[in-house]
Amino acid sequence: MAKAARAHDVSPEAIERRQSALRIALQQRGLRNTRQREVLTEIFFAAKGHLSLEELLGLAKQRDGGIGYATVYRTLKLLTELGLAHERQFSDGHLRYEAADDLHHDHLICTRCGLIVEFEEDEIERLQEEVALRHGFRLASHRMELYGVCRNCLSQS
Amino acid sequence: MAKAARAHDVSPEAIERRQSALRIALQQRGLRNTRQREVLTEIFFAAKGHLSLEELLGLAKQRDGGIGYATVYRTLKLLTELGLAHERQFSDGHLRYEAADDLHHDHLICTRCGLIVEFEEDEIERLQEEVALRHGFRLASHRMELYGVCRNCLSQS
DNA sequence: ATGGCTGCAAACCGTTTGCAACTAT
DNA sequence: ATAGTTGCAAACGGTTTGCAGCCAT
Repeated sequence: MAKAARAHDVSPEAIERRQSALRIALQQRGLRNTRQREVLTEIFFAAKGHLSLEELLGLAKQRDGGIGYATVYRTLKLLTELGLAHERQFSDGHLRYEAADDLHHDHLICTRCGLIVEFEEDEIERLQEEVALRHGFRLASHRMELYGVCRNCLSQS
Repeated sequence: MAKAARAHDVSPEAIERRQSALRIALQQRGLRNTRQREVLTEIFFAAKGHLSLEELLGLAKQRDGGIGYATVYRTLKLLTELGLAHERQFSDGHLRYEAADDLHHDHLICTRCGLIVEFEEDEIERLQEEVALRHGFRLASHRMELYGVCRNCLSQS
């Protein structure tokens, strides 16, 4: 399976801002910040989400050999509970997470190379609301994923 | 977790038509039709998909005690390979299948009672194509699920 | 010092697979 | 008779959990 691709880097300030939000949230609840959580969140926030837990573990181990996978799972669950991350499950069946403030977009996924592109389409969101209303639903969230072949892979065939 | 609800029944003729397509496909490949496959496909096609494999197994066992869960998994994989069913994975993480000719719709899902409503919105499909094109993708498929609270559950709170 | 956190390994749970017996062709 | 299919139970693989020791507060 190909790696998730990042469209562009996240600024160090943005990473620090998020880590700082985490530290505050931890403190408020009497929870503790640890070396492992710092390492993991720095990688996680820098990657703009979309990493599988396995990929995240791999990167973390490179930087800090003694990090177990249980910690990765627990840390991401924690971030989710604190509202700083959201769980996603694409059709490969593996859990993926993304930073909470990255939320307002959907995904275009290349089935050949694994490239993940984010997009936003207000008109679609509006229509989704309309559909929900028509069926009497109060909408809470949605997921939309478009699967296809990206420009790059197309040109190679 | 609540059961998937069916909007309305599938006609006996439609079920028979699909089962017959299966028999033909099996024959063409030198595969065999069995009591278990007849039972499972009748339930499956009648349910308009959306059943989890566990639910399907439960119903099948009611009608034919000696049906093992391996057979349910294998039968649905088989239907998928023959193009008669499609795998879906909603955010509860469990595999679900639906009949192949039920394909042209997306799902509205009540997070309180589990109701699943199908809908089609051509305008959204058109916009999806447009988004894909804009990013250089050739679209193969998509999934869209809207999560919220249905009319019924809303009125109970 | 307290009690949250970690790594390890074992447990979990949905899904898949090996195998001997069975059965549709 | 042949070879596909079944049920069982064991294997698998990703995720979760129990626990003893560690470490942030």
